Amino acid sequence: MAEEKEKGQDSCSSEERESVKLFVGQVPKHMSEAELVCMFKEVALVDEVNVIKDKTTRASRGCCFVICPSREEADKAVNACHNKRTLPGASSPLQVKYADGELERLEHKLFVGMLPKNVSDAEVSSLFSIYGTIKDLQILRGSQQTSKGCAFLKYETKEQALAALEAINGKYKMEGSSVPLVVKWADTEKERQARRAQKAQSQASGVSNTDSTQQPSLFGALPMGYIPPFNGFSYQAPGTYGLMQYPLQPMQNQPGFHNLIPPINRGSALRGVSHDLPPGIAPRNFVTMPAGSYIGSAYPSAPGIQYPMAYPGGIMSHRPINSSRGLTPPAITNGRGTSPTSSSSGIQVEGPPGANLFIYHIPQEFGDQELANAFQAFGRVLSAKVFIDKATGVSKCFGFVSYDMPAAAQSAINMMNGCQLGGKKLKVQLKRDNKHNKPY
DNA sequence: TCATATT
Repeated sequence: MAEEKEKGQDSCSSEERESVKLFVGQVPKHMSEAELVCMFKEVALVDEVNVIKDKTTRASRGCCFVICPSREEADKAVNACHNKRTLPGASSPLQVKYADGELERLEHKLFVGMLPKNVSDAEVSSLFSIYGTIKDLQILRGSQQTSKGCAFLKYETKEQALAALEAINGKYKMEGSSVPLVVKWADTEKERQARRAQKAQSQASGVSNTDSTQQPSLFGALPMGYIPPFNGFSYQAPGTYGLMQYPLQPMQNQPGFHNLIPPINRGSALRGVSHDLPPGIAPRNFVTMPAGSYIGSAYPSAPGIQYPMAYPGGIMSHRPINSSRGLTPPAITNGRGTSPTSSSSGIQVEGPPGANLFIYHIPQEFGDQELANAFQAFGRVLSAKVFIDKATGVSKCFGFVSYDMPAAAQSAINMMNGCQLGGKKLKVQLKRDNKHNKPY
């Protein structure tokens, strides 16, 4: 590791030996790392394979990371495998892509903030060209082609990007501007998604910012964790007051700061930002949480939900739906006092053939537990899962329920299919089975 | 609209 870094200093381009991590999905859970190495070595150079395992059970989660020695080799693996072949036991073809953050890391992409509204491409480009070759420059513009005050920029190499970052961030004012530019590593896709989800949640939680368009402000466009220079104490900007800040534990505050810096050589960028802050205000000393995370927060009850009278057996229990988007851990009350379902243990259990249901048009506010409750009148529910959009935290309105016997599933179909719940009619069908009909 | 999972 350390030696690799040393080498990076003295030779010109680090491109060639930069290793690349791939994420691979649809990996049968029984496959070992050795078997996977073998398989991928047929198509590309591979340094290492790591199966991703459940933290507690150590069982494979059906996916792995593959480390390739270069981008070229990684691309070979992607091209040869992604969506190209289905491993025995998998339900769909292998998914092979760059792991989260890899692409951004490889692109040496920077975010530039605090640009003047009337800045031109040429101005930005000539400033940043001092530090290296710009591969791509994109100034974000609004309707009247006026700049939104920020830009994304890619350099040829990490060293160039880092040089620009360190030289310009917080230090350089563009002509006619009273504040210095902000330069940091661009967010990864994942960080962007996290921010989107956070925004969606703060809006959904009813802490109303009645008009979020009124103050689009820089903050909408700024990277997560960014604190504007020179006013670190008052950055609760309009548009963010659905969010609360909590100090972290003291232990995490002080000297161990570097522990909080994401891997992969982003350290100096973060430190660069923090230098500009008033003493004692380090960006990572705060964690931002949706206001709804408070226990006992009062959510408006979801409108328009009606449970039909024909509903079998007191299904929903008396418990009001517990927070809107699963922010609060479900307080599990199983209406019939049956033994715990696996949905509460987190492991997905599939029932015997013919005992598994696919359900569509599930009301948006239903979580796993509400789904289980709604279907428990027909038999022992082994598991119930509602699918949630990772980016928004919102239900995708479909899910699965598994029983221990086909008869239970059948009677659930009879009773629940077409049943009006919320605005729409439930669609309740047997789950498709990808398993046993595989061609030899 | 059929189990998509990022150590």
